[in-house]
Amino acid sequence: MGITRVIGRQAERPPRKPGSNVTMEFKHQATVTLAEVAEAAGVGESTVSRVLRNHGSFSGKTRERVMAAVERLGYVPNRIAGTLASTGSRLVAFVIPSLSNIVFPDVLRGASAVLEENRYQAVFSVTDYDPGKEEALAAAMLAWRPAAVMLAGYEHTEGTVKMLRASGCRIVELLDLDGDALDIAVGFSNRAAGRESAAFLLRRGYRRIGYVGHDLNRDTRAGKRFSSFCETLDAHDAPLVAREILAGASSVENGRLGLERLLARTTDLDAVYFSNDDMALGGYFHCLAQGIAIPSKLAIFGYNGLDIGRVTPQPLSTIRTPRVATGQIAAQMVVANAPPQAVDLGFELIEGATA
Amino acid sequence: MGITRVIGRQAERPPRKPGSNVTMEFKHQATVTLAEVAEAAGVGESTVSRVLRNHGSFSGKTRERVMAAVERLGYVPNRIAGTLASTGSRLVAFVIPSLSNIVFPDVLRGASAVLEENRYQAVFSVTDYDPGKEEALAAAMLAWRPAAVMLAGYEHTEGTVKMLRASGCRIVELLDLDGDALDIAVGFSNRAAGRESAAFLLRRGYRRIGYVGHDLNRDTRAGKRFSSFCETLDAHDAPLVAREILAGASSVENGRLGLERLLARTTDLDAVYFSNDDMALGGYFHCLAQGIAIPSKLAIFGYNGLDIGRVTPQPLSTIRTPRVATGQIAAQMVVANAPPQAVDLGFELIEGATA
DNA sequence: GGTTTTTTTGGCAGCGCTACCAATTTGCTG
DNA sequence: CAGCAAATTGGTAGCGCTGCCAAAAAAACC
Repeated sequence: MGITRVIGRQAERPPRKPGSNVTMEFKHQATVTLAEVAEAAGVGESTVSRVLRNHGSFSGKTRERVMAAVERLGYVPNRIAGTLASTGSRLVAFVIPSLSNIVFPDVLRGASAVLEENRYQAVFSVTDYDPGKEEALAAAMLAWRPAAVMLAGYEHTEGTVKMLRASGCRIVELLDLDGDALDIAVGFSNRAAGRESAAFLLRRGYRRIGYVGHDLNRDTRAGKRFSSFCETLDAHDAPLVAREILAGASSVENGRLGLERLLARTTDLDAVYFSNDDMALGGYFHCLAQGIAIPSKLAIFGYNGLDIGRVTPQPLSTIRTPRVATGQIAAQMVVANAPPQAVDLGFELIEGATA
Repeated sequence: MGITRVIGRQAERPPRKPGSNVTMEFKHQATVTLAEVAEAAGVGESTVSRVLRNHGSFSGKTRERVMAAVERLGYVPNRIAGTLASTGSRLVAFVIPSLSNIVFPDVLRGASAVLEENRYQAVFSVTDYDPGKEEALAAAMLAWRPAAVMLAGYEHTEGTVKMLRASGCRIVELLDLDGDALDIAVGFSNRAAGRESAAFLLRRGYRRIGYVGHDLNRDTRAGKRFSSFCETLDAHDAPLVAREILAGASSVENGRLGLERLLARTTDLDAVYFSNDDMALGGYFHCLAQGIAIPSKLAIFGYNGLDIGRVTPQPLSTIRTPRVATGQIAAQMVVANAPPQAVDLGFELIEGATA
């Protein structure tokens, strides 16, 4: 199983014919400016600007002449200059914890579609779930004077909050509603998700429940789910029996490993709650491999509602979160300059077949 | 299985206390400028600029005074203005086909880490595998005068190529080496991957081989793998027996569905090549669910080497591609302003247990 | 035809910063 | 302490565009 060979690496290609990149020494070769277009079209600069932005008034005749000149010279407007000259940019900054966790690409995907339609531009950076890094990256983002900054959740350093507040740009906190929004928040309640997950398992009659999770200090949303999950169990006199928390990010491998360890220590569990679907799939595979009957011998419950969980031989019992919609709504609110508010998109409990 | 309830959606929260967003009417409230910092520190503007960029010479004393003023006023440099004034920006533009296919988040992840270290900023947009959209989005990105534009593969419209060439910024083509690079290319050969996959299956003794894929016209890299896969089979007198190509993007669900359809039509296959691991996992799950023995009754081979494929009860036989490394190397080359070249990162064949 | 309106236009002052250059200060040497 | 080199510093002209205002042209009206 899994012996590996490195193949397919060929010799490096020779540098390409030099002709095409002699000018590459200089940053922006022969950049055509608006002034040149104006000159070529025989009109004033502001006229060109108006035509290109389709803003203000101008005759059809001049429009054609300007467009012809633009075409002929291959003019590409400089939005750096445009943004500086005008008020407010059309940049939206995303400061996200990770790109490995599919949650964030999903949010970006939803947002990006809306932003592109509205001629906004998305910029992003990745914090690795590190609040200090979030602060540094948020600062770097603000330097681009974005129209909005989108962040994950409510847990930010004091410095981050102060900086964002002072910036005057819109602040959007995503995927969490358990706390006070700085400005706009779009998502759902992780506490509610944890609670509903526990209630579901209890309803199904499971009483000896364990947990397999990843680093909760970093992923505070997973932490919120877990704590309200436990509270709900406690409230029903079926406290959590055992937990296994792995360092590092969530992954299928960690889920498998976590369940293996948990079962090695605790033999009489009847259900396990995982910090998310990646982890849960790992647990599911572990059971398949070990011949542990699901859900009769052990039930499995995840979080996120990934597509893959619907196609496994037994569909995964989980909670589906509106990740793409979160991105879409957030972007729409920024574009529309909506008033400060928290928007709850809710989530769905998928009963599946593993619990 | 899979009954679903919508829960967790609460009433919308009321707008927040107005005090904090009265100033929100104006775009950038009370923006502190470099001139104000200079004033406050009692030095010239250029001195502040030098200190902040740590460029040119200045005494330790002035450094302190400037930094104190920066701190006191909460100054955030305006990179829009900075970029306009200086030559060359520190923006890198990504024009990627998709965020659903984990390949691209992986590339972004690798690149983003390197770019952040070097104080570059990543901006992106998503083409949905549409060359026309790629052209439009590339044009939009060029308006930000990025230091480099990163694209997937070699297939671009004439207009895109012309525009990129004229822009004078670096052009990086990712994840494909089967063609001529415009400037820099980083990735591996998809043709080689298709060839090696076929060779592996033939070596293992499979002769009645089928294919399940997704829309190949859009994902040209998958198309290249498939065509060289078929060529290799032909060269060994074991031509492809059947194929099932699904419209739309690759997904686990489509993989399952594709294999189901393929097997309904063709009963005597001994192996199936999938367009990627997502599809292959779908096929794998189908076999698990249907009790089709793997690999004795049917072998499965994928592409990408996703982590999840290593944790399934039987590790997936596939080819692992260096996606994160592709992003890293690409970013490094841009940062270092490397000469035009094609860098082949190769790939690994993972024998796994499904073929 | 002469006005009054309305529509189109061009000029130009910045947006906030960097790059260049010249002026100033500091440090050394003999 | 003069005399010169080196290290610091400030002034200022743009970067390419937009926003404002006034001028010019076209349209509408009496």
